[in-house]
Amino acid sequence: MKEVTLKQIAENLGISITTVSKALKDYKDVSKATKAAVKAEAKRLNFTPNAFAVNLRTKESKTVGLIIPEVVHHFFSSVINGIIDKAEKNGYLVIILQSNESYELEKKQIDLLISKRVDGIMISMANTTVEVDHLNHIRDLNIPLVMFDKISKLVPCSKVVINDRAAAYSATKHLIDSGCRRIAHFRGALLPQNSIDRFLGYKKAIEDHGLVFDPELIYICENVDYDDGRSAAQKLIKDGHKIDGLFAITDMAAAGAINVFKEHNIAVPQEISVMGFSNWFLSQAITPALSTVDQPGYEMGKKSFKLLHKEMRAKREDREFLPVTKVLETKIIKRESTN
Amino acid sequence: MKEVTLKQIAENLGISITTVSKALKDYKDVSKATKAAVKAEAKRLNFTPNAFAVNLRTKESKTVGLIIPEVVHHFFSSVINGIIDKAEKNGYLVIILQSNESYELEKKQIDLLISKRVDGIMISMANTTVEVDHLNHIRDLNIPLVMFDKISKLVPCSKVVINDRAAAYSATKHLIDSGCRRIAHFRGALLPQNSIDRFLGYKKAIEDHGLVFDPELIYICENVDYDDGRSAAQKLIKDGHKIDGLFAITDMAAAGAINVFKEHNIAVPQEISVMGFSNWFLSQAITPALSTVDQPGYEMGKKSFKLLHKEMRAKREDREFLPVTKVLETKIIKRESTN
DNA sequence: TCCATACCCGAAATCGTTTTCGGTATTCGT
DNA sequence: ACGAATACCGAAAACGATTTCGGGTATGGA
Repeated sequence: MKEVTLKQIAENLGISITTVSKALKDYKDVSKATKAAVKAEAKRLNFTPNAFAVNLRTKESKTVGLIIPEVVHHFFSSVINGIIDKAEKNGYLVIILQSNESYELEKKQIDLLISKRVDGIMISMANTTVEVDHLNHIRDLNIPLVMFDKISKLVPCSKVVINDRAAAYSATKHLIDSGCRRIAHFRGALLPQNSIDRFLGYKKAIEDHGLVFDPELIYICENVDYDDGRSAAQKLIKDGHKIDGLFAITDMAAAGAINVFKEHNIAVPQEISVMGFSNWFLSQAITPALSTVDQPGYEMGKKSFKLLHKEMRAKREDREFLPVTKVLETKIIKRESTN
Repeated sequence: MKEVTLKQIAENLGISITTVSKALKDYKDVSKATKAAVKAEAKRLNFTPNAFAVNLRTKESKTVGLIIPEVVHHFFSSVINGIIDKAEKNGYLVIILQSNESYELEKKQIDLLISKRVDGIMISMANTTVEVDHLNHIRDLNIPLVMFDKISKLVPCSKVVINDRAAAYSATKHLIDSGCRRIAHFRGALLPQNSIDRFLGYKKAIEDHGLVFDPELIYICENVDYDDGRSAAQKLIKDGHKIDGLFAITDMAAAGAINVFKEHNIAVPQEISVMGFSNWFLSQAITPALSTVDQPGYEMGKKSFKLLHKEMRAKREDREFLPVTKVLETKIIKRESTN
């Protein structure tokens, strides 16, 4: 059960290690005959080059790192999917790490990836991350870096995002266009940029269309999940606000709200129209099916790796690379929860 | 922007590479003074050992591979979560690859992981995989292997599963206990073992409780998703079968069926009770909330890595390791779709 | 004074591959 | 038949860390 190495093959064939190596890589200074013999023997012994040795020499690991807040999340798992697909096609492996929305862990994970000498890193920031020194450190080490979804303007690197503000604007506009005049918003926590942006998009749409922005109609869903949606909706009803539209920051929160409305015999969309955000598969399964904003996770993953790949290639060939920011299109998916 | 190596530190301090290496690893034949100096310098220069060089010597990569059919799947992403958490705590990194339910790809991915010299492999088989030579090959190379969820009895390795048959039995029994007498089953494709097992569990429960098994009440949901659930339910209604219970192979299929029932003004659970399987977050968000079987993905992930870790340790210490099979508990979650 | 015993340190081999650089042997042109 | 071009091969030096095996110095005891 010995490892099979170049040396092994060389001895079997009575030639040098050098020649074996070159034969396998189709160097032109090896005769056809030797090449054939080497390749045959390599196949026979089931030779696979020792990746460590190769990496040690070439300084390339053909491995990239990915850090996301959490894996169990429809959006992020779509992103992962896109990244893995694209990476694999280009001969790269993906190491996935979670930050669990923790700044400290995020730092640790980055160090881990660096110590593993990954060829590049893709990251979506944790909500609690405010400092970005650890990210700039990646750049300092000249390691290609791409940020997606949750990014920071303070890090000069390639980015792939959606325009949260514009998307939220469209979503709100869709509610207004369908006749809503008093629209509540369930927003996320105060810090995360996308939470802020979606709120701002909502606000701007309200103001642009001659409606009044009422801070009382803004409720915070800390974890943007189903239960948060329920609580917010209950509070909204208890507060006695009469609304005819709701824009929730996620589909889960929207689903929670809809269920509370049902419990109070409030018809959706007849009395209240509801918009979600993300287009998780959940949104088509609930009743009424949820109108929402499609957030292209798979595309984002693909695009992120593409940019990273470009940068890694540039680095290898010692070319200059200028970071680019790619804004992906979102689109309104109209289902039954809006008119 | 030079890489900082042991050599670098050695030169700066005017000592040998050997001593630096030993100082960093707290060998006892290095004086306290030198150790301190070395560590200080290492920290100052931000030294991280070159993983490739280390691996090349030690033959350990501290990396494990994970192959699953698809990432975008609530169950599998839970498993991933469990694995990553546990792996990280033990200093291991996880490389995730998808088989996309394809046998060919699965083989390719395994070769990839082997060539990367991962310390161990965890896998949930693709539906289309029938041959298991590629899996036994892993064993032949003496690489620790753990199979979970979708396993093969033909591979002698550790396994983590749930008892699909028993779980399906309980689910069906739950329907029977709540008064159902004519229960349909939406099953998965014919090949996958879990599809077979759940069907058998359903059948046995029917027969054990004095009901008659009617093959006409079995419908196949090839992709076990929402749309499949809808189609099957539509066909069921068109076929004119009068049923009072339905056990669907997944929550998604159950959700699809429920929506079709709603469209036909069939009350759930008053006229038809519905059981799903898996307890995805979807199941609490639909109306009526779905009764289902909780499938402990996170636990399965944790347990899988645990077993792998045990086997890797045994290998390192050259101890014997006997494969074990761990069957995880499932439990019935009663919500509103059953009485 | 001499030897034994700690106590520190370093030279060198090793892991498996890549790549440079030079050395034969063969072929070709004239 | 002779010099030059061509084809083919291999020795050896990397890459960066780990580890074995000794060797040197100081200290202690006799």
